[in-house]
Amino acid sequence: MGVQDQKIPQFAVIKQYLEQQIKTAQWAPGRQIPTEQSLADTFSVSRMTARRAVQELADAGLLERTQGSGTFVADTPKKIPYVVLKDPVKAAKEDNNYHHKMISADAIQATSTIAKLMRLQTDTLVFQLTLLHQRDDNPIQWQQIWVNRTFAPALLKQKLDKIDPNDYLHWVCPSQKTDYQIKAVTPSASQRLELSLSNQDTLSCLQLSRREWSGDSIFSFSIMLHPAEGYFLGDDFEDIK
Amino acid sequence: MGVQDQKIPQFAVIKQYLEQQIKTAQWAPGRQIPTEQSLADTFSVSRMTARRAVQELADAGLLERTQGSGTFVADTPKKIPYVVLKDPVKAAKEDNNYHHKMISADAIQATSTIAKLMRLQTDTLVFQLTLLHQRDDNPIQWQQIWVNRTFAPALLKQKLDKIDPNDYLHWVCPSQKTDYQIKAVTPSASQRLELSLSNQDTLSCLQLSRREWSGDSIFSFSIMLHPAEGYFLGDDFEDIK
DNA sequence: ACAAATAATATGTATATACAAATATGGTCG
DNA sequence: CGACCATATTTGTATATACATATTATTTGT
Repeated sequence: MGVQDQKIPQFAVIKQYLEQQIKTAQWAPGRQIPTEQSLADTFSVSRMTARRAVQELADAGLLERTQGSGTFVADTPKKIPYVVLKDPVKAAKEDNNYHHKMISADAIQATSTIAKLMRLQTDTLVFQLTLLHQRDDNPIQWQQIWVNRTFAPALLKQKLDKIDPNDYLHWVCPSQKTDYQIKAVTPSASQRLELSLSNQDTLSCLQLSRREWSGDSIFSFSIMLHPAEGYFLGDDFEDIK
Repeated sequence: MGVQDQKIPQFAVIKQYLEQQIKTAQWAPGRQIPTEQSLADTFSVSRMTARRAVQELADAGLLERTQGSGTFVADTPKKIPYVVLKDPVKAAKEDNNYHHKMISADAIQATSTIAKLMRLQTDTLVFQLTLLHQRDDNPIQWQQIWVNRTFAPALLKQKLDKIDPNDYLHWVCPSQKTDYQIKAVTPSASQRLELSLSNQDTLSCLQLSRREWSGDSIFSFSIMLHPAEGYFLGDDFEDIK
């Protein structure tokens, strides 16, 4: 048999041609590309086959089509910079050297700040848990979490020393949306103590705030503190300095 | 005319039906869905029309198809958490109250750390610029940037007091890829001075490290420091505490 | 009973055709 | 010139058909 045994469909050939014209900038954004019929003629295929090539590239965002007018090279969308969040707690759990220590677990009246963030009435009763996530008995994350009682009424009845409250929470109420905020903070004295940061250590921590949504309601709000030197977010290029 | 004047295409009706079955979990992941012919029969359309509905949902990732076997509900992919990075410098520029101050601009031999991060030989000559981005004369970002000379040989000949070196750089060499790293750091004495942080102020800064790529080469590496209280990343829910 | 050949089933590619709907074009009339 | 109308162009939807190709089920031969 031939060297190239793969049968390349005709629509793929046309697609490849169009893609090449666009990506090498032979065709500038905004430029009209040949019509379906024109492509069909030059490649000796039916209109429907040419159409498929064009349509798939339009679906992929490389082309824009308007009925009656034509097909045009799409403007290259400006890429929005983002970083993927690593979860050091999850990583520790997967490596089977995870422990956590409950520091406190109470039902309290929501402060105005917490109420606003969780979109509740002030003084609503919420659960407030403070815990320390550890890897090999070394602290990796200090967390304070507030939970809307209606979503997990039995939370405080669980064996929170055995099971991570986060895990229990996600079991009774999977989050449909999550939003984050990140800032650098100087940990308080008690936080430094719980994270076992000595005074020689860095006084900076990376603080993640997280809200978890179920539909239009927020069922948990967390503040998570990481000792700075041991934690960073983003792509894993070699560490700095 | 009728209440609902929009003509809904038949493929869209089928698509909607399938989507509903999947999203309401009537059909569990892994389950085989009716064949094209079967759908065509029940909806009284041609196979090609039914096919379009199925195909578009497969393209969207809700279904998985294998020739000869059938079409199956796809596993719901685990969503990866990420945060979008805001650019306070860009925002200030758009508000027309941006200034910057060059602190230094030299050609130096790359240290081993910088060389490794930029994938260059140690001692390669690189440009090293230090500058302060300001909004209404208030510092919003301290930046140190190292630039591969081959991508912008005339960089130091520019009027860097007038034009942001970053802008010049992106003009002569648009970045095709960018990766980031984020951590919390305690700024050095000189950094505190340049950011005009008094000793009462926070000792924590959010540090972004950024590498910009052109093809397989890194043409710039930056360390960007933000005074913590005035800067955060992620979704804009009301600020904390 | 097991392996190989065969058939049935389901998706994948391709065509020719028809008409619908939105847009662009060109010309006529006032 | 500008408003309006008819026409051409181009994409959008839909069908019927044919055959290719991958998988699964069934039958056949030994």
